[in-house]
Amino acid sequence: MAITTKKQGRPKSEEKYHLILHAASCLFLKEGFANTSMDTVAKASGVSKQTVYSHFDSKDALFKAAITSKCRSYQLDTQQLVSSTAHALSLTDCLIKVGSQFMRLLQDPEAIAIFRVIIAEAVHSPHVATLFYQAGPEASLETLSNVIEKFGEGNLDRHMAQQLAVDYCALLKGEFHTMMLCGIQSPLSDIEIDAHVRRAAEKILLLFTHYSRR
Amino acid sequence: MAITTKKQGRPKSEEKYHLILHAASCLFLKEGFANTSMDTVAKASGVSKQTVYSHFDSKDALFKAAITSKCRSYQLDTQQLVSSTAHALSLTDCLIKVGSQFMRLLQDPEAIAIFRVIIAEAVHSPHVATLFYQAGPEASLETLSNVIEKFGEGNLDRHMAQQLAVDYCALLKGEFHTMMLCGIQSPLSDIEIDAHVRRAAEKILLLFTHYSRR
DNA sequence: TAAATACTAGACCGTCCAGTTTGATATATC
DNA sequence: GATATATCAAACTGGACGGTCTAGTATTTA
Repeated sequence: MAITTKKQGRPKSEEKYHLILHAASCLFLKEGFANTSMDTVAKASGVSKQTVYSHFDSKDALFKAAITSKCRSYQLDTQQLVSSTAHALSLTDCLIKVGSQFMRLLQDPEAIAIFRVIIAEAVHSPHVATLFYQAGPEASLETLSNVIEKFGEGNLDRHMAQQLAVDYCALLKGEFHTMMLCGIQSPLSDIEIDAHVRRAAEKILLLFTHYSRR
Repeated sequence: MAITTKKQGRPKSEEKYHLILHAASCLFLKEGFANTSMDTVAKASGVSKQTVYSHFDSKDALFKAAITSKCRSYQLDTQQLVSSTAHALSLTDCLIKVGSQFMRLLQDPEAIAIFRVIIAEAVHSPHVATLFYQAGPEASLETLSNVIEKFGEGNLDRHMAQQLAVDYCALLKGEFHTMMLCGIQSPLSDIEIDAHVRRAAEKILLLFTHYSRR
């Protein structure tokens, strides 16, 4: 049996696979899991229902695949941003830059939608929730804490840097995130974001200097 | 027509009303809106389905009533606690006391369940979400900011006190709340809570002194 | 007692939906 | 060309569920 045993018969269309996945992602995010039917997914992807089932075993499997792919698409942003900006900036400027990006992510309707769906299905699909958290929030925190540690120049241990990263994110979130999830808060303008980020950065700097001297 | 016109015929049983409401609350919180059927509610409250419909017009109406009543039951805690403790305590002790209470609320499985349901249905029932937010988070923040303002003794304006209250809650939440909602974090022990609260209080005090002098 | 309403138990209706089946057509390998 | 698989369209199955209806019983006021 050779290594490259091509399966006999007509191969599954990769294009259709992605069409289905994309349509499913959009629908799950817009309507939630329960309010999205397999018939709708089929129709939205321009494919027969049977084809959907030939690519994905069940509605559950499709949901997992859809959310997983969405998570992957969010992972990149922070990393490339941070590594490309951390060259010649002061800590303040760096915090402000990362903070603005973070706030914009928090306000992004799609990110909010993912959060909603994940939380709604967290009990039913703990694996998906874990996956989402690691690909999203955890990854962002990781890169942010690396930046902070670097600026600490040895006076700030790894643990303390992580703590400050969490604190910074927490201050940025404030009540906004909860309110957004509850559908109470409308997105902030760029000016409001900027003001908010500056205040938060100022506070973190205060903590930073306090905990790094000694 | 007299003011007290007793309606003719057998009156609706208040007891059954509450039985239904209680059963519905439990089911909605445990299973979510979509996974709770009216038949199940009827069975769980030991009442016929028709009786459920005689007390509540629709599943939606029942949901709203159930969540609303749950909200009311959460509103009291913080207020009485704060007003009874704020007498002879230092700001630090006061923050620690309120913070501990707050953390315990954040970890409470039922509170998490309410949050989950609210967020899941936020798009579909914005009114319920608003109601929940006002009765829950907003009310807590209000009392906390009153306490902080009092300790500021004039050197801290109302707005700044509110800001600090939000910041304190944010620091306490950190990543815990999100992780709990995602079902990733198991509740902290009392010792861990205490340590966490002390760290957060320390940071807020730092901010408090910095922003209140001048 | 009579009229009015609540309540029960269960049947019933219409709808929605996950997943299957069927039969025909298309596309790949051998 | 033969075989195997994908795809389509549409019908179908089985079950869940929101909500209504019925017919009989219980409880209240007038």
